[in-house]
Amino acid sequence: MENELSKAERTRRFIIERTSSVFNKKGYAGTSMSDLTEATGLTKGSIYGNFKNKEEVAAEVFEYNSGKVRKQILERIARATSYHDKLLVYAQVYHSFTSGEFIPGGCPILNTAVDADDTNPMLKDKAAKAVIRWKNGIENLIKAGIETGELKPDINSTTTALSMIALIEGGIMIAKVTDSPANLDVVLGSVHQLVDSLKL
Amino acid sequence: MENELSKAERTRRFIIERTSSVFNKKGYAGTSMSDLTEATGLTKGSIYGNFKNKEEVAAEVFEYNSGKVRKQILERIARATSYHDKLLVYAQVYHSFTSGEFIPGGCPILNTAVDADDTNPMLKDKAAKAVIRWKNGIENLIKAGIETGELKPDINSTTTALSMIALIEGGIMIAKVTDSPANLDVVLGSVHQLVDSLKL
DNA sequence: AAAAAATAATACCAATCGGTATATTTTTGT
DNA sequence: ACAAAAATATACCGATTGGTATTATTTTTT
Repeated sequence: MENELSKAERTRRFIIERTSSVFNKKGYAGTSMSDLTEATGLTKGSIYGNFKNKEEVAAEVFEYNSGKVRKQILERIARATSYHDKLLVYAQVYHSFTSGEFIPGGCPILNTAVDADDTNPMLKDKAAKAVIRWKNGIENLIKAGIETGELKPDINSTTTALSMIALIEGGIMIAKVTDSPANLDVVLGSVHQLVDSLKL
Repeated sequence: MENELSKAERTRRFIIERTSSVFNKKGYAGTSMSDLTEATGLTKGSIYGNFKNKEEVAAEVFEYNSGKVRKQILERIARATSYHDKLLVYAQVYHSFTSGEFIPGGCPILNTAVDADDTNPMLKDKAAKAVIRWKNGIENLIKAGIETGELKPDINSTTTALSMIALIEGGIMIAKVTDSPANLDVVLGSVHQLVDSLKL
């Protein structure tokens, strides 16, 4: 076979892609194996031939979904020139979240964190690591911006990072539950304002 | 019987109280009827004698949990003298949320919103109404504070209300998933700062 | 205290749950 | 092209799911 990926690896990715929105919408407990067979058109035997169990699919689906968001953010940050604009990327990327076009079901970090924090330690850990990585990413941008003299030197990077994340995730929750994307825009406006206030 | 409550009504409340933490921790799909019989010590027949189905229990449990938070907040707001202090109540009440002592499983609004927004329209609607009521409450406090001349007249009450809620809910999510109450404190510090900035 | 009414327990239902052993088909290296 | 290996489908497993009809037990009313 001329293909670089083995059949198994291709099916694995196929299963992850096809079930990514199901898990993100219904959560771990709410997603059944028959949901997975329906979404993929494959049989249970085939899925269990490629994954140890439902939990392993959910784990890889989380990595897939959160990775998708992460890549989008990193790309846009790389393109932005100033640190101010790099920090603004977060407000921009999450703007498209309520429509459900980018990631159906909303932010995978929020969904997995709330879904798993009292029930599934493995998924909880993955969500926690994603939050911490996100926090570190923002902190590093702020610190770099301070060093270049672009941002105010007395900024508390941890407070700013956590507040930005909280605003975004809380805003997504509000907008989704009230069916009002405008509510997210309002909150993202606050993120914008917060980032602006960091400028020297 | 000298009791003001009928037996049925007392059992209903008993079931709601005993299962309130289960639903808040495991979510609607993740909570089974056997979870309810275990938590109450009652049999399935008894629970179905008092409730139409699992959904009705979940609905009343949400009202019970969110009502508990709401009462606590309203009480403290009533005791606070200035509008500034009234607005600060939100940051104070949610301070105790990560420990899980007040409401086991965290904020019922956040949990239900994320759990139900793609799966259960009835619970989603209840969560949405709770968010909107909360938003209106903050907006009214701000407007009243502006009228008395205590707060800045040019405040956007909607933006402020939504940002406060987003910060709090996002902060709870972060703190719970990272097992770090300190992370919530940091975000609630931002809420405090936001409220302070409203003062004339 | 007895009768009527309401409540709770028992026993059951079909359907679905996550998961597996085995048979069949498809891919792969030669 | 072919045999070995890998991947998928079929058929099944016991356990559990939400829910109900019926029986037994309490409450409540008279």
